[in-house]
Amino acid sequence: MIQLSPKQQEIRLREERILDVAQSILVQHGYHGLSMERIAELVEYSKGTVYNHFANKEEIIVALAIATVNKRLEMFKQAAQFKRASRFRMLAVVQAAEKFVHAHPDFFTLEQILLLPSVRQKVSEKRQHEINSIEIRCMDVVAGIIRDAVSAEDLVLATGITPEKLVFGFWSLSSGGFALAARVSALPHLGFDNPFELVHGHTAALMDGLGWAPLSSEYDLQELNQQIHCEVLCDD
Amino acid sequence: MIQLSPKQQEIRLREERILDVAQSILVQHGYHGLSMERIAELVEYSKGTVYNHFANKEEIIVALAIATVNKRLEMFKQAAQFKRASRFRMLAVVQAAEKFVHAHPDFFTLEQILLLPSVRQKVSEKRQHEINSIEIRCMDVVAGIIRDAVSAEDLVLATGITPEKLVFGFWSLSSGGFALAARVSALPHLGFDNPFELVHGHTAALMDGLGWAPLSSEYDLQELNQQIHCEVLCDD
DNA sequence: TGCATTTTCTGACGGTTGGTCAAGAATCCT
DNA sequence: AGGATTCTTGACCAACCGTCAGAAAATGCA
Repeated sequence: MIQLSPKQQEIRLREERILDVAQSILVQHGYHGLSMERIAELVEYSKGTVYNHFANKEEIIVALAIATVNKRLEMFKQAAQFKRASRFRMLAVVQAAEKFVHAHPDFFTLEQILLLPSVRQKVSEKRQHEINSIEIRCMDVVAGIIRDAVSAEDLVLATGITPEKLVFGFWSLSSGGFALAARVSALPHLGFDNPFELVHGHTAALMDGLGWAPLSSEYDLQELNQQIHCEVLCDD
Repeated sequence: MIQLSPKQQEIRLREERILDVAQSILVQHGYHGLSMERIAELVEYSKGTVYNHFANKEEIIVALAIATVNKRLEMFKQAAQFKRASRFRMLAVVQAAEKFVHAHPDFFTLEQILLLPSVRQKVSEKRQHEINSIEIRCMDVVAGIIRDAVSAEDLVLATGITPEKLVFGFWSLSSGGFALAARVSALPHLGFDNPFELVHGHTAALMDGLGWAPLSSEYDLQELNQQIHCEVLCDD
C-alpha cells in the first residue's frame, strides 16, 4: 500500500462520510428522501464535490450494498466453519442469513432498489461486477457445504442435479421467506408469528425431502440451535 | 349497477386509458421513465386531469398491480380446481404461478417498486388494503388445498403447524425462486439453465420432506406436467 | 520561498418533474 | 335558459439532477 498524501487521505475519509450520511438518510427518509443535494448539505461540501466521488445516487446505493453484502459473505464463511455434519453446517448458514437480516434490516430495501432495472441501468459495470462477484462467492460457500455433504455421503444428488442447483433451492426458500417476513408487518397476520422459525422449519423439511442425513427425526433441534447460536452469534 | 351519464362513462374510459398508457411507458422506459407529464401527453389530457384520477404515480402503479394480481388470483383458482390428488393440485398452482410470471414479466418490477417503503407510503390506504386482500385470497386458495390434503389424509401436519404456515413455505420457495430467476440473466450462469424447473423440483422435494403423499417416487412427473399443462394452459 | 502547474472545489445554471390551484369551460339539473 | 356543479386547464412553485467555467487549494519545482 502506497502512502497517501494528506489530501488523498482527506478524500478517502470524505468518501466514507458520504456513505455514512447517505445510509442514514436512506434509513430515515427512504429512497425518495435521498438526494445528492441533501447529502452535500449534511456532509458540508458542495454538490459538485459529492459528484466527484459518485456519478449519481445509484452509485452510492450500490456502494452501500457492496459494503453490506461483504459482511454477509463473512458471516456465511464463519457459519460454514461450524464443526459438525454437513446438514448442520447448512443450517448454520441459514441462521447466519437470518442474523444478517436482523443486523441489517435496511439492506433489504437497498436490495429491492438495486433490483429495479431503471436503477441498475445507471450503475457502472465495475460496481455491478463487484456486487455480483460477492453474491456468487456467498453461493459458493453454500455450494461447498453441499459438495462436502456429497463427499461424506450425507447426501446423494439425483442425476442431473449439481450442487449449484441445490443452492438455488435453499437460496430461494430463505430469501423468499425473508422477503415475505419483511411484509408480514404489512400483511394482516395470517398466523405467521415467527416467520424466521418458519424458514428454518421449511429448510429442514426441504433437506428431509432431499434425503440429507441426518433427517429431522434423528437429531434434537433445540440443542442444535443453541449450539449454532454459540458458534454463529457469540464472537462478533 | 346505476346507469352512468355520458360524462361519467368518458371518465371511466379515460381512467383505463391512463392505466394502459402508464403500463406501456413502464414496460418501455421503466420506473424512472414514467412521469405524470408523459402520461398526460400521451393520453392527450392535461396533467391536472391525470391528477384528478390518481393522486400520484405511485397510485397508478398500485392500480396496475391490482389489476395484474387479480389475474393471478383467477389463475390460482383455476389451477386449484385440477381434479386430482391434493399434491397434484398444489403443483398445478405452482405451474400457474410460473405461467403467471411468464405472462406478466413486467409485474415483477411492479411488485419490487411497491415493496419500497418510500413508495408504499404514498399509496392510499384503500388501495393498500385492496392489493393485500387479493394477495391473501391467493394464499387462501393454497391453504384450501392444504386443508383438503389433511382431510384426505395425504398429509399430516406436525403439531403447531397450521395450513397457513405451510403456505408460507411454498410461497417463499416459489416467489424467491422466481425472483432469483429474474436475476439469472444478470448473474453469470451458475448452471441454472432452467430456474423454473428448479423451483418445481424443489417444491416437490419440500413436499416429500413434509410427507405429502404421493411422494415423488410414486408418480410420473412427465405425465403429470403434461396433464397440468392441459388443465392450466389450454383454456385461456 | 515564489511561481507555475495540476488538482480540487464551488455554486449558479439549464432542464425535468411532481404536485397545486385559480380561473375558465363543460355539463347537469330543473 | 340559466344557475349550480363538476371538470379541465396550464401557469406556477419547489425540488432535484447533473454540468461546468471559474475560483481556490494543493503540489511540484527551481
